[in-house]
Amino acid sequence: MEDELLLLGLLSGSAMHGYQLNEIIEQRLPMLSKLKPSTAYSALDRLAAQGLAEATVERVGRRPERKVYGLTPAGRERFLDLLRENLRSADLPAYAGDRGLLFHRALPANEVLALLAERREATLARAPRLRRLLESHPPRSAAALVAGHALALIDAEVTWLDGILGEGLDA
Amino acid sequence: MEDELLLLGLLSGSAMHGYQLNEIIEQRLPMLSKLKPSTAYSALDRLAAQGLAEATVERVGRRPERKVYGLTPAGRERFLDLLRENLRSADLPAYAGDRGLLFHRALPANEVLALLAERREATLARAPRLRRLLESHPPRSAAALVAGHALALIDAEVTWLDGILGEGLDA
DNA sequence: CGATTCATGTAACGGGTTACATGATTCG
DNA sequence: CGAATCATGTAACCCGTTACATGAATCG
Repeated sequence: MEDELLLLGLLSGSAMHGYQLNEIIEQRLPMLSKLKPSTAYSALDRLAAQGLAEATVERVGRRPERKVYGLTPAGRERFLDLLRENLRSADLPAYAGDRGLLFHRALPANEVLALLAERREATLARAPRLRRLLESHPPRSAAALVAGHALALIDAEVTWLDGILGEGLDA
Repeated sequence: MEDELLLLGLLSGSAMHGYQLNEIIEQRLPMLSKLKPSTAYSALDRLAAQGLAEATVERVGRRPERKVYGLTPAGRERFLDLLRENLRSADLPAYAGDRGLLFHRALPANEVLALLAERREATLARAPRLRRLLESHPPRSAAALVAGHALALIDAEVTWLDGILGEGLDA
């Protein structure tokens, strides 16, 4: 499961029901996951089926019933294993953004440059949000680390794009 | 399909049969795709079913029959669309390496640092290959661009890791 | 002759996507 | 009362992975 670490990590912080999880992902972590609500529900089912999480049905006031999922000991172990693996190897060079460059000759050079200029703007546009995030959190907090890391990569991407855009493609 | 651009791009260069495709991916593009042989065969089937590629059965000498896939006009269009999209937006900040950082507090700081040090070594270890690739190809060739791009990101990653490793996590 | 290379597939499973379905409660 | 919010799911489809199956030709 692509988002297993994310789900287990969130549940390891505090038990949650699906709706809550979906709010967090949608509102606070849109850049880290594209998990859709219905996918999240079935993912929680699966975690429960695998014995990594357990649900308790809860009813607060007269609101609809909800299933609060907490990690089992096996879930906590699995979470730590995935976390270690993720910290250990980032698999950065495999990321998909490189693929198109392989075939850029299929388009006229000026179109490629125009597209890369768009990429530059789109990439740069993400920076201010992250910078605000970075400044609004204590220096070594998890949020600050994530934001700082993303900013470092964004900066490298933009710098690289500037190089290409400055020198052209047919040198 | 995750690797659709890659397959269409390779076929747009020259028609190929599955075995050939698999050799190229395995030998020359292992960092850009993890497509497995049997997956490649079914992917080619799918492309053909969608009218993006067409197979001609061929027999050379007494070797086994093989299906040579070439792009149809629709396939060529689809390739260019995907290529444009890929060049236009790299989606870099979504890459999975960030996820673990969110939860680093779940592990003792010294273990996190040890894991990030491993990540640093692993990341750095990819650089020499890419640097050789970069130097053995003409400056603006597709291979050089891909290698240069990957190196820029690797460099940023290592620099960022050095920052964390130098300052520690509990500042 | 036995191992390797050439060449292609099938079957079963896992898991993500989308669209759709359901229904209670609260707010204006 | 109608709309938005809270809350969960199902069904169908697509696609990637793994393990397994097949068989001819060439090489040593």
